[in-house]
This record gives sequence, C-alpha cells and structure tokens, in this order.
Amino acid sequence: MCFKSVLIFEDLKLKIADEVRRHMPSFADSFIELDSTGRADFTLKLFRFSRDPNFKSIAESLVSAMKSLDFVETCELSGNYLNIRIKTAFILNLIETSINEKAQYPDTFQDPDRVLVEHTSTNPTGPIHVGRTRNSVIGDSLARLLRRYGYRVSTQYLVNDTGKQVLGLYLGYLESGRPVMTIKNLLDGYKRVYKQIEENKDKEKEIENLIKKYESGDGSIVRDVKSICTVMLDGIRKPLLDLGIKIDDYVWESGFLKSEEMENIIKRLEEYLKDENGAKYVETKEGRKIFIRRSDGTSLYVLRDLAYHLFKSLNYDWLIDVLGEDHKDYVKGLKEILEDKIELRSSLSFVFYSYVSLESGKMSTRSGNVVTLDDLVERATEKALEIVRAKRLDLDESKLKEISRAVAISAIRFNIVRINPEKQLIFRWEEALSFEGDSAPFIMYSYARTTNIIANYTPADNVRTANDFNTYEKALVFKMYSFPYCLNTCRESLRVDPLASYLLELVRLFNDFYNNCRVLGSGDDEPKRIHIVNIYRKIIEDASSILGIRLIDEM
RNA sequence: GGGCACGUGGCCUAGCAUGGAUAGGGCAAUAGCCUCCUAAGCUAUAGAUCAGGGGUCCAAAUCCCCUCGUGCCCGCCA
Repeated sequence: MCFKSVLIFEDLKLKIADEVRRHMPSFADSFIELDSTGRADFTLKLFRFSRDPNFKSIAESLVSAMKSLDFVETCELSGNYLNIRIKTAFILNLIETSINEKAQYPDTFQDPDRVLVEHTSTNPTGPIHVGRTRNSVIGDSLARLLRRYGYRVSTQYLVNDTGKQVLGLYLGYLESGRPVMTIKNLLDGYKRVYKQIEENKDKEKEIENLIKKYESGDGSIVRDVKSICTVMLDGIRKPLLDLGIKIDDYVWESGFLKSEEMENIIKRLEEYLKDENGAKYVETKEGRKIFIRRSDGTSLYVLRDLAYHLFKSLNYDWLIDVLGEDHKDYVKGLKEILEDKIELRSSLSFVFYSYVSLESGKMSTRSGNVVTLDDLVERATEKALEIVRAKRLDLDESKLKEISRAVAISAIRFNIVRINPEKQLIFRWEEALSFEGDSAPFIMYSYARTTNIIANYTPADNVRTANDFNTYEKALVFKMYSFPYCLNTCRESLRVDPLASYLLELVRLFNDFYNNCRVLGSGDDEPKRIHIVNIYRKIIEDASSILGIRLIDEM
C-alpha cells in the first residue's frame, strides 16, 4: 500500500525491454542493465538465448529492431552481449524538458500516503556521539529521499524519559544535592551512580523504587525528570541542527505510561497474554517469551514501544524506524506482535546500521570513551578553516567561515552516509578530517567550478549550436540521465549510500569533461556545453540536497 | 551454546538483491601537471589468492554448505 509513489521520467530501459520481447518473448527486464564497462549505455545479456539454434538470426533482427528506435544511436552484438548507445541529444532533451516544465528531473507523482521516519531517539543521558550520529544522518537522508520521491514525510524522535537509565540520571542528580541542571553536572552524577552499581548491585533497587514512584505519577519526580531530559535533549538537538538535521516531532515516552494506546494494546493482546508470577508476557512463534509488564505492574519498554507504534499508526501509513543492529532480534518480536497480533494498519519497515567504535574500543558515554558530535563539528570546522584560509588569501574572514562551515558539515555527513550501513565502522580522526578524494568537498568543488563558468559566460554572436557530442560529453549526459535509476535503487532498498556512490561517479565524469572540454570560448561548442553545465548543476543540487551536502558557489 | 550481520591491494571502500565481458574508487607511495573556465583538481606508475575450503553452474566477489576472524543479540534493561 505504500509504494504508489513513482518517478516520472522516460524509462528507456523499459522501452528497450518491451521492444526486445517482440523478438524474444521470455526476455526479462533484469537482462538489461546500465553498462559499467564503458562499452555501451545499456547492455543486454543474451546468454539465456544463445543456445537457440536460430540465435544468430534472431540477434540480427534484434539489432536492426533496436536501431530503428528513435533514441538508439548504435547497437551491436558483442559475444552474448548486445551493446546499445543512446542518442545524447535525445536524452539531453528529455532531462531539459523535465527541468524546464517541472523544475526537476525526474519529476514525481505526489503520493497521498504519509510516511513517518523515526530516527535518532537516543537516550537523553548525555551528549550525542559520533556512533549515534550514524542513525541521525541515515534517518534524515532517508526522510529527504522519500520526500524527494513524492511521499509526505515527517520525522520523529522518541524521547526515552522512563526506565532505568533516566531514573539513574535522576538519582545521580539527587545524590549530587540537586545542583544546577547543566549537562556536565547531570552527567557527573549519572556516572557516579553507575560506578556505585558496579560495586554494589543493591543500588539498582533504589532506581527501581524511583521507577515505581515515577510511574505512579509522583509530581516532583515527574517535573524534575522532565527538566533533566529537556536539558540533555537540548544538548543533543544543537549539534544535529548544525548538521542540518531537524526532527519534526519529539514524542515523550512517559506519555504512554497510562495512555489509551497502552490500554488498547493490552486489550488487543488479551487472548495472547500469559502470566508468570504476576508478570505478563506474549509468546512468539519461535517460543520466545516477550515480557511486557513486570510483576509489580510497571511497564516494560516493549509495551511502551508497542503503544508508541500504535500511536504512530493513527496518523501515518508507513512507519520506518532507524535502529542499531542490536535491535534486530528485538524488532523480530515487536514486528510479529504488531503485524500478527495487533494487526496494525500501517506498513512497517526497519532500517539497521552497525555500530561505530573507536580504536580504543567500544564507545560509551558512561566510561568516557567517546567522541561527541559537538567535538567532531568543532574540529572539522577548524580544520576546514585552516585549509581554506591557506588557499584563499583574497577572501574576508566571514566568507572563510561560511565556506569552512559548509565544508565541515557536508564532509561529516557524507563520510557517514556513503558507507553501507551494515558495515561496522571504526572512527578515526584523520579520516573524518580528510577533505580530499571520495568526500563531500570533492563534490562541492566541482559545483564551485560550474558557478565560475556560468558567471563568466556571455553568449557569443555568430555561433552555430553544435549538436554532436564527444565521449566526455556523452558519458556525462548519460550519467545524468540515469539519476532516476539510482533513486529507485535507494527507495527500494531504503538505503542512501548508493546515491553517494552515484554522486561521486557523476562528479568524476564532470571532472573528465571539465579537464578535456573547454567550455568558455569554445566557439560552436560553447552553447551546448553551457547547457550541459547548467543541467549538471541541477542534478548535483538535487542529489546533494538529499544527502545534506551544502553546495556553495566558491571554495 | 543458539541466532543475525560483516570479511574485497598496506589502510578505507563500491560491486553481491536480479551470477556473465579486463573487480570500480579513495587514502598512503613514486613520477609529473597551475602564462590555459578554482590544483580541495588532473595524469601516469606500482599494488588484489575478492578471509580459507568445498559445492552448484557453460560461467561465482556475487548463490549453497563448512571453517576461521570481527561486531551484535539471546533480561520481569532500554
């Protein structure tokens, strides 16, 4: 139900496949692909047909059929591959028409379905670190991708203001003698409490008692916990905003403690609910017990999470959660309950990412083995400023700051988002602070070059507009044409890293073009090349905005 | 012990869904390129038993099985 959104563009792949099927009825769409070897634009794999005794003649008629298509430039058989080149003028015109008429390529069909991407949702027990940032960056980029795709998208953060960690934070606050609520003071108290727990397990009892009081609605605790969480949350929101990550809604978990949704969940689960010494649990298909309520009557995280998902489903058709890999098994149970037992009306998707560690080991706020996002933003900005200052002696301080800020933010986001989320990462400063090669500044730099070209362009008189294209121009234009295919891959897999790869390849092709095809003053070639540069700017702006890269006009 | 991922040149990474033409980039290294639209760029050289073994197939980095290594999960924690 949640896949109505479509990209509107001329899909030549499908057109070719349809034509091929007139000659080879069993030809599947998947036998045609975007060529990656430089031999063609599209390539057809004919291995499955090559044993046919009439293969030669069928292939020959196929070649001539392909050649008769108005957008095909060349077509030739090479072994069991059929290599097709598309007329560059044809696709350039397609892209241009879309941009001129719809202001974007590809255009989209606006889907009425509402999508909710829940991401970050990190416990408000300290500043956000670079490991958690992976969640935020992936979630925010996914939301942007789906928005670009035509979905109505909101983002949400579930603030965990219940349970052991937060009440531990509160206990630390009490034992510190209720100091001024600063992140540092709160964190110090929190660390002290957990140190005591390590030495003496009984300390946990104190927290459990606080949970009971809290869940019964004790006024002063509720007020203090809310204040503490607000302070911590502000510390998390700020660096995220620096990265351009604005989360639409913050939902407080404590709101579900005595909620309608929670009652509703329990009612709907009634026939499945089992009892063990007063505690309530649901049994999964695999025979695992999932406890939702303690024997003392207080709620467990699963129950509050179920209530939260029920709440989300009231307003959204497709719920997407971005979660750490440690939640994989947990989600299995959650999903089973929501889909089979509660019969939630919304579709559910889960996106997982692996953890980021440091060379010194696992990241942990409590132990102090962390790199916070604040630190990273600060150091990246400093480093970028140092570099741009050395390169651009002509610019004033505010301009330098503006550039270094954009570079730092973009580089941080890109470094995270370009990696397959399943891969475990080790954070290294020298990599995080590298602004060369496969990085955001590499992309931004090519954009700055186009700005310069456009700024220095004055249409010349007496030129004919050339309409033939060299290999650099052809390759670049076709790559731009293939942008929607990349978006499709991303949407289908709920991944954004393929878009990062696409952007790097696109920029590399632009650099080839830039280094080999003079634009300004190129006579008959000039208008055509200016055209290409303008369209390139559109595509790169589009793709960059999905990944949160801030393009700037000079660097 | 059971389960879920990941393992690609010294280091990082793409490709794996839907098997197919010389495994694509980057960092680091070496040698070059700014009288020419910004050198955060470009060119060239060197560097790969695609963790190891077996299997399926005309064809395996890609699919299946086993082994090893790494991370994560298996709570009346969140």
